Amino acid sequence: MLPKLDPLLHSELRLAVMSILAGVEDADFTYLKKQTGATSGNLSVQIDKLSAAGYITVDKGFKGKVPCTTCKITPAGLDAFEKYVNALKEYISANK
Amino acid sequence: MLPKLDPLLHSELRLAVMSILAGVEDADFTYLKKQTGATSGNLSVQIDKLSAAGYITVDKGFKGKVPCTTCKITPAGLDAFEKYVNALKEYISANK
DNA sequence: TTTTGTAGTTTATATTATAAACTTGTTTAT
DNA sequence: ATAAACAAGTTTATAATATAAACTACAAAA
Repeated sequence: MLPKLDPLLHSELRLAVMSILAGVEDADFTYLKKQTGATSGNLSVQIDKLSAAGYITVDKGFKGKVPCTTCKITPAGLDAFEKYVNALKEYISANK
Repeated sequence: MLPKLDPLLHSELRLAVMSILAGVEDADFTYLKKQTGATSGNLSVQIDKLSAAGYITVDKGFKGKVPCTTCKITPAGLDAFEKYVNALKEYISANK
């Protein structure tokens, strides 16, 4: 039977965020917003969820005087991402 | 920027159904239920949506005296599925 | 002929995603 | 100095979605 997909990752925006973070050392809120095209509100909520799950760490600091939120994928997050990708592959390659 | 994912296909159960239908000539409700492990109600609703979108055809007939609902992917459905798979690949291979 | 089982549908509820409105502080123009 | 516009988010409200529970209709078995 097809594997269950991690519901935390099976979300367009959260997956996009994780996909980006999987490829870089870290990324700040503004960068993620530009790359994903998401609204601030949506991005803020989804980052919270990924953070609460321990998939990313969120570091609130300042770049000069301007607040700057930096996100970084955790080992657990990378692991979950890889598992999700493998599960997904079973879905999209199930056709004969 | 990452492509938009077809929201109709970005659903675990609908994707599972499409994935199965992409590999067979057709499949009946019961078969899909067993393969996906979904409840009847959920499956019924999701099949309706895929059908309303023109991604599958639903044929209500009888196998002997027992009602039997047969689903079949349409060319449009197959096309959408392939587009979705390609879009998804951009997400899951975006890491360096 | 009551009970159990099959094949679904409809309706209600819980969860999730998204957008709109708000907060806090900063820079720019007056 | 002060108002206006802007940046970086957060909170709250609403819309969409998924899921489960309850129901219908019929068939087969006891």
